[in-house]
Formats: sequence, structure tokens, C-alpha cells
Amino acid sequence: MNGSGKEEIMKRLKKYGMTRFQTSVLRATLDVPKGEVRTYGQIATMIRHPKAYRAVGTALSRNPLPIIVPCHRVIRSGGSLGNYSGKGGTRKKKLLLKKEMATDFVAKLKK
DNA sequence: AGGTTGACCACGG
DNA sequence: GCCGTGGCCAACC
Repeated sequence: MNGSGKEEIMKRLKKYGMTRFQTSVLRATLDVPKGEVRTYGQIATMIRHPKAYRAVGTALSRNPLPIIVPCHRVIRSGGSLGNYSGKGGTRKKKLLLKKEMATDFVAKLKK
């Protein structure tokens, strides 16, 4: 019922004339569940470009649909948050993650 | 066609 | 914890 299924989102993304690599990165990012995070390196490995972690960051920095494509769930390998080019910048990234983690935690408590 | 750029990574010091 | 360094790769100019 929501028009934000993965396929719908991918369809919307196609209008932005992105490369195959960029598309792959965003698609992999869509698979990161709320309350979880992945590193740039993990995303790179998922799309089978294990050494392109740096390029993954570049691709995410051009994410045309922030929030919808949860690029804020991609962080650095050391555990630090990394950057965020969406509205609100790195501050917003931290808040989003904080909120999502809390929501997920409470959901698990109720089980 | 070749140099520059960047939301990275690992390792030192 | 904070720099610097070398390495890596796709996109951009």
C-alpha cells in the first residue's frame, strides 16, 4: 500500500541518469534495515567491488533521495559516523541513527 | 586521455 | 584522540 517499495524507489532513481555503479550502491543501501548500519566497505563488498569503498562514499554523496534511500545508515569502518550531505548534515545523520536505534530497541523489548 | 576529487581504509607516530 | 601517508576506485572535468 505504500508507494515506497524497493522497486518503486528504484524506478524513481532511474530518472537521475546515474551510472550502474551508483545504482548498485543505492540498491544495496536500500537493503539496510532500520535500526542497523553497514560500513562503506560492506556496501562495496555487497555489490562485488570490494576495493571500491571509497567510490561508495562518492556515490552516496550524490544520493538524489536521502532518507528514502537510507544512506545515513552507512558509516565508517572504525565505528565513527562519517559524513552526510543531506539536509542537516552530519548532525542530522547522528539524530536519525539515534532515533532508529531506539525504536528498534523498544520493538525488540516488546517481543 | 590524463589529472583531480572525495560521505573511505589501514597503519603509524 | 589527532594528524600524516599511501593505497584504492569511480566519477568528473
